[in-house]
Amino acid sequence: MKELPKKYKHADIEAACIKQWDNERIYSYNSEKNEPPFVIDTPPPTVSGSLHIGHVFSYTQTDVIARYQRMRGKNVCYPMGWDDNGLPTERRVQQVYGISCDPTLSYDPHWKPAKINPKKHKHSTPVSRQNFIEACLELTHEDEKAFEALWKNLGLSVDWNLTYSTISPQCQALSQRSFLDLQNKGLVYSKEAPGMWDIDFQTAVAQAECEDREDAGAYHHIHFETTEGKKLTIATTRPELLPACIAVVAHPDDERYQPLFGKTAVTPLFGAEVPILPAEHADPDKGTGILMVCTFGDAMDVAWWQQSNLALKQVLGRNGCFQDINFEKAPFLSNHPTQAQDAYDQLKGKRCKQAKKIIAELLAQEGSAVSGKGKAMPNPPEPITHPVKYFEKGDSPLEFIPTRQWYINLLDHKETLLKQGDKIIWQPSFMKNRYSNWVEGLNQDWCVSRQRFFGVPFPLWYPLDEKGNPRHDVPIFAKPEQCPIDPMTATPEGFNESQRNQPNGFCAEADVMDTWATSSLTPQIISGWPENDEQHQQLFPFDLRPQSHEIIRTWAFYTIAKAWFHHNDIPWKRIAISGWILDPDRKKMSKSKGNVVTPQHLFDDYSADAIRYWASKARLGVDTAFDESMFLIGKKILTKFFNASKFVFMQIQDAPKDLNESHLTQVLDQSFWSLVQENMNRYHEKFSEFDYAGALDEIETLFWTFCDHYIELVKTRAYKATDPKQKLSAQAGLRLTLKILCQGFAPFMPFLSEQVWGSLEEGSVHQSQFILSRTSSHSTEHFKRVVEVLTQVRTYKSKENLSIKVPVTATIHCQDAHKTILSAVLEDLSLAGHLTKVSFKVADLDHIDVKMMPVPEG
RNA sequence: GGGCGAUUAGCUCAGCUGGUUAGAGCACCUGCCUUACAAGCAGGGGGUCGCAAGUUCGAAUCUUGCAUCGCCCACCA
Repeated sequence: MKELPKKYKHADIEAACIKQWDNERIYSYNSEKNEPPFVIDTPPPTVSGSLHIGHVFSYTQTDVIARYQRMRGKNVCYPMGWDDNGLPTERRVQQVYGISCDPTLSYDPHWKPAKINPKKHKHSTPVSRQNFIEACLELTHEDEKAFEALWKNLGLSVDWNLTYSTISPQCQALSQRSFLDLQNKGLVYSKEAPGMWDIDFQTAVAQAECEDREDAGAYHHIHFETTEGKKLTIATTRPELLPACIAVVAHPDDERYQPLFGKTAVTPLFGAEVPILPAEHADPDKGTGILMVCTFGDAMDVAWWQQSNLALKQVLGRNGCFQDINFEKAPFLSNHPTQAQDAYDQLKGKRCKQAKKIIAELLAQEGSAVSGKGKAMPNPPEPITHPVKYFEKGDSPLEFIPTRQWYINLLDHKETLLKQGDKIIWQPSFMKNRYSNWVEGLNQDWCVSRQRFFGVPFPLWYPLDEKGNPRHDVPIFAKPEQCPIDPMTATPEGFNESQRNQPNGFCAEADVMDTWATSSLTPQIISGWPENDEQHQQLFPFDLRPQSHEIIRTWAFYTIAKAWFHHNDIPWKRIAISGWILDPDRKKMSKSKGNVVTPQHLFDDYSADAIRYWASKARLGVDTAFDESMFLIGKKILTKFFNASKFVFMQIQDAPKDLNESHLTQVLDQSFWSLVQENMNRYHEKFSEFDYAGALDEIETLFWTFCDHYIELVKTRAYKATDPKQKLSAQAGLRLTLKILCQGFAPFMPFLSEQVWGSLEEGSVHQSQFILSRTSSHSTEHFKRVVEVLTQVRTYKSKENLSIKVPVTATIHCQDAHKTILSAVLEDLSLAGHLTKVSFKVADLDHIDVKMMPVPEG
């Protein structure tokens, strides 16, 4: 056992604890143990930069639960993962090293990534795919070391032997085997179709990764004419897509346009003849009620095109620029190819924003109308703001561009996935609505392919026909036992490497999987599926998934979907949704807003325990504004706990070490001990509902009662009493309660609790077990009555401006029953110097009334 | 447009399976160097629980409507 230091210095305590916990492997999970497991599906933080106070907040809440469960005798399996595959990492690597990936380059084994100054370094250096991946690995490795150090400083009770990284060979193998399993079950398919496409990253994105942003736009009112010369005016926000117009539609019930249905309209500038058709989705009240359908202006265009059998007029390239088109060679694009080419050449190579401006100018020119008389757009565009779809990590609006992608079938399983959500306990329960809402609103299957580099490759190839074109209809899948496999370097069975990219040979699928395709398997990464089926059966479904609410539609949803597809089971029994940290202006903290608070200086100034105290005060799902004064409160309580502990040690230093409940012979000590039990029972009740904040309230209340009242009442007896029984009883009360407080505080303030515990007992408090449902035959009444009198004595002294130590005489008016209780214990008050010469008067009162006066001098 | 949450003391938040004078911390005021702690301790002031109806013997708590703030989803010509 170690003595407490003279002063509370959190840095010393933390350093010592981190070392001790590491050395003694206090938090290791042992699959051989018989205790019931408690398995946590820890969120793997995205490794792209640094952690901020919001991470500290939510991870603390999980750790508090983990520590509690461990002290309840559970075999806690608490891993840590790093989500290092995917776009955020690529983007950061591009910025930090000033490079970009050019897959056509060959590997340079001598190249080493070097950090650059982004202000001086304007152009990025292209490197090969393998060099790029190596740069990603190097940077993420560096970040992960920093993350681990921070988590250890925070005191997360993670088993660091259970660390994974989503780009590791093991995770890649799992991710690929998951894909092959889904393929085997008929749940995946590839399809060439218009899908959401980010023109900057040049990759497909999934529905879950899109967000709407309010953007400035403008209605352009453009005159079309029918082949019979009748005019009609359409309204559009995307005039640049005029060359891609395939039809004009209006609502079938719209009487204004009913006569036009079946007729043919001619587009201005491009002279394309397009049908005028009825369409349910046209809103008569919006714009002019009649609109052009393009390939593709929005999701509605896509849906309508798919059922229309009309030709595709793809004008936008994958880079978001108007691609080269020869109107002579594509007669369906225009009936007046020369005129169309003239107009189109001005758009060629431009992005939508510029093209929009150019086409608006062209349409506003005299003679731009179809008939050649007047302007096709006589009025200037009418500015509006409207929601536009973006990739959540992107900077340009998404386009719908036809590409071949791999999909996982979700739409056929919506009902089942909804039901799976019902089987999970959501905390707080209203968060389940977010999930149900999302599942009900799903309108696309999960697009899992990404045209990127730092990710898990698809384990497949395509045979090439005699012309060297890939046969996408008959992909060659790798065998599960071959995973992890990179089809860019591995050769499919039945071929040899010389046939790569040759006619009648094969080619690799170059895409990588969506990062969520791997992240959605975090439970399986830990459980060891599919290799370690025994462990998987033991751990699955997990006990707890902690996460934040903005990724319910991605991480939670995909994890639930995969667990259903692979195991017909839920991934975890409970999901705990943490709130957000808001800045003092109540705005969400995020890197893009630049209002992020990094935690290290807070650790130095206030201690890890103080930060944890602050995080533990917030209930699940409740957003919390960042307020530095809260850390000060934590620090104050820690100092108080340290001082109180030191004082208790002074009081009990001459007592035997084996003090136990049988030494509690005095009525006040017995009564207080009962109060401790009542408090702890509530503490455990709260924790059993994962209400750690409520549990903290309980232990804190107990702590303050202990300091303000119990210690005050027994300290004199503990060191002055002549009767050894009386003295031992006080000492036992102090020691036993301090132990309970150490345990009760341990999940929240693990460092100081460990330090204090180390002065009382052998071993770590974090491996100690709570003793539940202690029952006490003693009433708490005695203690409560004494506190009542004590408070009145203090009030009296305060009002009379008397020092606390001035003794007073008191006459106590109370019921006879209370008199019996009080007289048995008032000695404590007298001993503590609060009262002398107590006399009683029996009165018919429902409370205790104390009349006091100072002891006359002399 | 659909859904969810919040609204309680100057501030941050508990309380909400209906039940005595609505709680805590911070801030504020008064006093106290008391043999753990002055970064401390004791005491005190401060709230018609967002608004309006309803159910009830009784509503911060349940129902309905409204307002304000925030979030999720949908719409996207």
